[in-house]
Amino acid sequence: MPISDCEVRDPRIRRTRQLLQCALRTLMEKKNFDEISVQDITEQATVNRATFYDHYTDKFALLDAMVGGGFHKLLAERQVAYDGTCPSAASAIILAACDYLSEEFGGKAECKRQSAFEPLIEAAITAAIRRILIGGMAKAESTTGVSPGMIATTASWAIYGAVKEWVQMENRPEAEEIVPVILRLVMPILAGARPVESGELLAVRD
Amino acid sequence: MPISDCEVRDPRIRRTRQLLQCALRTLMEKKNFDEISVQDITEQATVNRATFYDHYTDKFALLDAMVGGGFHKLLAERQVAYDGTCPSAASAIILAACDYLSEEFGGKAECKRQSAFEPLIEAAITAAIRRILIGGMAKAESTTGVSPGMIATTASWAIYGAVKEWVQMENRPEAEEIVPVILRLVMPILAGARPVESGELLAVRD
DNA sequence: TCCGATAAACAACGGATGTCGTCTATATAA
DNA sequence: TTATATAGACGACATCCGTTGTTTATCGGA
Repeated sequence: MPISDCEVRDPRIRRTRQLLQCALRTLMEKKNFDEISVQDITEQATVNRATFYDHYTDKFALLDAMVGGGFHKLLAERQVAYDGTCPSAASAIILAACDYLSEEFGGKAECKRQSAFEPLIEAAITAAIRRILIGGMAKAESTTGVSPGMIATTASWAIYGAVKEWVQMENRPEAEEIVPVILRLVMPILAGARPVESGELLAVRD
Repeated sequence: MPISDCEVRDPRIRRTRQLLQCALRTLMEKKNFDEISVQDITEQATVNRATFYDHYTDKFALLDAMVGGGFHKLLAERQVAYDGTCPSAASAIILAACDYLSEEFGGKAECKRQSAFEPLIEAAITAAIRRILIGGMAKAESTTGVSPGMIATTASWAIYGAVKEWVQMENRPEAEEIVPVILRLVMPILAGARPVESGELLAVRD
């Protein structure tokens, strides 16, 4: 039965999990993820195969544990925060997403068939962004009825989509060049709190 | 070797694929997708297991074939189009996404662990929306340097994220109520072509 | 109507998966 | 230091996977 990762005291557990994660990292430098079996991982880690299942339900769970906190950690390292007044903090978030996504699987040929962990990265990024935005928006008071959750979610997915589009461009520009572009597209969502300007074209279903 | 699905003449092939898809649909009404094995599918379909692999690489490919065009088809049925001037057409897209997503796996307890095909639905929806938006934007001329691809992608992901947020709400309002809210958040992206208003707060990395 | 092409059925394989029970090694608390 | 709890090692198991080769049935054209 997989045990929660938060605050594991027993050094045996941490040792084993570290070995498994390290093994997967090593193997992924050579092989594609879905060419790697649990056997391969446990052999590389010098851990019994059955032991693997004491910690993770399958190799996807292992990958999730490895990659899940990655983006969140990057944000923490850069001390990225969002104060709800939408300044350059949003830029920092977008830039972090660019850096993370491009490093994680924008590299080169190794992005052949990442179908396995693209959803994981996606979930990690959108969730992390959403958390930050929600935290920031709690401070600044909303001026419309749109819920902060809706705004934060919409913005986080918009950012992810934009960054992904950028990563997949061939001959893509530098991250620093694309960040302002994305920012311009996304800012209005965050300002979604702002009342609609009169004269704005808002089509509504009759 | 999986053969393309487009224009299959041989009735034997169509028969088998129809049986497999029908079988999967039937099984998914009772079981979770990742509790269903290829064996289960072929037994339910009264098709030999080896034959399955003549048509699909794995069960994900089968699901993909089933669900892939679903949203696109829905849009076609409703004759949804986007003319680039962002009127109520955008509402129709969002509403379609709401209806599709809520029906597909917003149902009830059956959304336990849809981890398997959520990425598929996601890809199908964002791709379909992106296509429509790009088509519409080709007509209306852009007034900024932001590429139509970037705008369309960002908007499509924003819409998907917003709709997903809505689907996951407990006691969620009617789709008709949420569409204008989402529309308000998303419209500025589509109008991303529009030059920035002076006085607009745009934070840029120094 | 017949004939070549090909899809499906079927059996069988090597390998991976996920689970279980038993035994040993290690950690932590008294 | 000792005792108890628990993680890991190990072997075994039924199951599923993906593939291959052979035989039979069906399709579409001549």
